[in-house]
Amino acid sequence: MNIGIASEKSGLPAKTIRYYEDIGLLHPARTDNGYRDYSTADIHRLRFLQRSRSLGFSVDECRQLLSLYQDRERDSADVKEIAKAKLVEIDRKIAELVGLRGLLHHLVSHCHGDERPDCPIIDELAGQGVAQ
Amino acid sequence: MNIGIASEKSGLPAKTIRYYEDIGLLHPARTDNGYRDYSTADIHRLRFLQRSRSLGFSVDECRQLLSLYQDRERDSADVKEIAKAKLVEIDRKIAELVGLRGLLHHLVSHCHGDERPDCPIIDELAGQGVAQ
DNA sequence: ATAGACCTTCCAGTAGATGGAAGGTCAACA
DNA sequence: TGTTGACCTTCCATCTACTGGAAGGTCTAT
Repeated sequence: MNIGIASEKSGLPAKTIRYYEDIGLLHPARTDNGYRDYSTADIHRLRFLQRSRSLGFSVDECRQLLSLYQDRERDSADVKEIAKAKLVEIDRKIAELVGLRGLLHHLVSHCHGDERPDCPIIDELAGQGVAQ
Repeated sequence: MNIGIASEKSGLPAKTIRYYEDIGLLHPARTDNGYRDYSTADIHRLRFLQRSRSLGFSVDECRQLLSLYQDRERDSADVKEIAKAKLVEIDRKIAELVGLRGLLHHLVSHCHGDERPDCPIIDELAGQGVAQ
């Protein structure tokens, strides 16, 4: 299977698939003409990567998950640990963004947004604002 | 004022301050010995940068905000536009993370997390799960 | 005089791709 | 058979926003 087809089937751009090979996440065969030749197992790996990346796992975490995925003897506890750590991280990110959103929303709603130069957003950024 | 003091006053690492100069965000004076010499106006710019970066604005957005900040004739509408766009972006990011969180939480809570190899998290990543 | 804290420049590396150039290959159509 | 166009290859550069480190100059205190 050529890389174009692998790209279609996995939902990953060809560039990304080559990149994943570069960093050792998979090792597709080659045909006589030098083209990469993807097996269905390769496609599974690629789809696995696409899903776990889109779930917010880093490439290195994906590497771990992938090796757990391949390992029929693994403990589900190992997988759960990684996923739980990621969950904590996501919660932290959400809280941070919600805080940001609150401040920014406050600023936007207090800026009259017309042709006058005075602006509470700039005041805040300059450290002159009320919201701290 | 030397860079160490500027760093303390702005809350930005010296490395970052030099980097901001490299990319043209400020142009501090130099003393005879070649050391950077920060004015209080420079410190204001740096604090402005620190605040707007921590509010989630990109360096390029900071550049725009900074020029609006310097421009006594600016329309507050211009500033509000940038802030509103950022707000939309933050909302989008939050929604995405909340979605992720839901799926991951579901998976974690359904994984028994023991020494057995079967694991719904891996199943999902492999495309065998119920949650899609 | 010298130690240690500062400062300088420059180069490389991080994550996770993405864009583009230069060139090889393949399938179809006239 | 020739040639067009889609596909593939490698390699190198670029992006964001820094960060780390080496090699070396300067300043201050003792």
